[in-house]
Amino acid sequence: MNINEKISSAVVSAVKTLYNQNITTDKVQIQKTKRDIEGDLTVMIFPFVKISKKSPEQTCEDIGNFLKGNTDFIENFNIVNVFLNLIIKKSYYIDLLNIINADTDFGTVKANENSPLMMIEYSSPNTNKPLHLGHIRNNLLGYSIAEIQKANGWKVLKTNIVNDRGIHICKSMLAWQLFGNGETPQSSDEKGDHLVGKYYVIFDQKYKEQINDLISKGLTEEEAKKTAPLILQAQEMLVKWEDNNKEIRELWQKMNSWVYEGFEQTYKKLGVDFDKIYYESDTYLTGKQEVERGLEQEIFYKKDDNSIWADLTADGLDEKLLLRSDGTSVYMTQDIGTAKIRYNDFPIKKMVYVVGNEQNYHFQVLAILLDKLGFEWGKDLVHFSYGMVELPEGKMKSREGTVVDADDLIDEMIDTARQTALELGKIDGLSSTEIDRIAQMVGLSALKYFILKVDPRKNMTFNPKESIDFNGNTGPFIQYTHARIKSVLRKAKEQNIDFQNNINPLLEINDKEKYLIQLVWDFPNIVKEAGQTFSPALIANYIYDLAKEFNQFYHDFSILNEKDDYLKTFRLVLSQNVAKVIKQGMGLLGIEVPERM
RNA sequence: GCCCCUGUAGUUCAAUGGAUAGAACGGAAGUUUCCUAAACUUUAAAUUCGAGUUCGAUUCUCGACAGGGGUACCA
Repeated sequence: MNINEKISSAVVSAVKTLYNQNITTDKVQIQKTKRDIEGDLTVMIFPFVKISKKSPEQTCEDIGNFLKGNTDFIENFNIVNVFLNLIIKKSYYIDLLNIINADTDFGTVKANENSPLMMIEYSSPNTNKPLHLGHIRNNLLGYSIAEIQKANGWKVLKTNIVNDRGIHICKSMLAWQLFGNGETPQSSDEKGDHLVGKYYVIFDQKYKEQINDLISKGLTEEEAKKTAPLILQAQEMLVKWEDNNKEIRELWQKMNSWVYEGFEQTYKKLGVDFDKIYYESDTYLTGKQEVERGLEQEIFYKKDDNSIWADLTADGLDEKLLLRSDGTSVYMTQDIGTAKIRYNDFPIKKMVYVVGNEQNYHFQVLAILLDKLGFEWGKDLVHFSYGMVELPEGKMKSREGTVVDADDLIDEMIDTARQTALELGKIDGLSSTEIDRIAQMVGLSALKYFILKVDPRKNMTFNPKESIDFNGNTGPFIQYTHARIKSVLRKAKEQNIDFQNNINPLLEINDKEKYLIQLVWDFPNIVKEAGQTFSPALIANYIYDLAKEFNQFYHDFSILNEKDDYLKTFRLVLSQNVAKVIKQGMGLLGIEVPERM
């Protein structure tokens, strides 16, 4: 039982004894006392004023006295503005530190075979272009959420649905066929996904030329868009693809394999992975079958041109296309199929889709459609929706060439980290492989932390320069703090200081130390809350607070020169536990922390 | 047009309905050269506006205003 729970139940019995009323512990609101007010934890008294039928001040006094008299961990209390500030006995903190110190997996719950299964879908790329900054946010969030849920005792299955078919792929294929001269990743020395992406852009350019040409011949823009030869050819190619045309399928497989090789490299660099990969080309037929079943059962309907639709006006939404008039399937079709297949494959308790907020409507519709089709889990799907990433220069626009490529960005971050380290002269004497390793860790942590520290739901601005700063709320700053602590611990070991023993409970501790212990002690609650709210940001900001506090603490005390052996031991154990929590917390964000840097 | 989301210091981000709205970067002033780095201390600076609910509202409700997204036989 932690200190909050102890206080809560003590308040419950206080209310019972003093006012003869039964309340539950969740009625007791406890928070950390503000730093400039004396006390450690604060109990809100307002909720009890109605029960006590006394003045707020008197109620505070009553409950405070009861707590002090009937528990063994309250030293004293004071009252400010109807807030009951409790002062916890110092020995209690020492006990806490000993408990934390003994627990190597502090803060996490391990899953067992009976734990429920959560499937988390993230990344979900299209195979017609390389990954960009927006995908990076998706991948980082997906991976981090998976780690957080694991730490909360879920069995987690990370999955990726690869959108490997559709009109967009045909555009790249067609452009390559028409304008490509047989170019391959080998012959052009270009990463496969970039090469295929290049032809997607070429398609778009040529298509626009054709549109302008037709407009100049007197067609409206809308007509031109529909009748340009290139788009007609692409549509034809998609029909052939769905008809299993051999030549088209072979080209498709060839180009997709290039892309997969490229993606694999990017994922590896980012440090994300998957337990099970689904391909849209394997699931869209199931989706089509479901749509046809829906049509037979008159859940959906057919228009004159043979296209199939769902009427959602009764749910306050629009009509939604499910199959095109030429019989080919759309995004929604495959998502229905994929969902069904997944629930057949695994005993899923919770299905989470990490997909950008521009898809909010899509997932709202998906849940309704699955529900209408009779899947009882349809309405349980969770769309973890996140905001877009912008740059200091403004929005990313593919047309204007301001899209930030994922590979370029990662390389740039690592380069900057290397250069910064060189300038500071801190990696003198390290081998080049060590330098590479550290540059990679620091560069990636800058990127990852900067993105994950922001509330996922909000749009954000990514500033590469600011992210890699070694001060402030950044990944490198936290890594630096960790490395510094490790350095002190190494030196302690060199001096043969044994700091693993239990700390003397009679030791006096000061406010800064107390505050640090409180912060460390909070870690399990933070992990739990982050799991409930799917918020890596919560963990990120917490670790930063801890690192910042620790740096100030570090500045005030010369730990290794401490004369008092008890105090030295205590401070080393405290440092060690701060490092432990930083490492675990950063692990939940998918960020490595170096032993030295 | 209709639907959804977001509005917090100069900037980037915080704040289970709680106390004087916190940090960081940048700005200003000062101290310092320290076990891992220009660090530390002090300081100026914000809840878009208007109602409502509440003992108490950045937070909940309604209405303006602003920004973003969706509303495609694109994914």
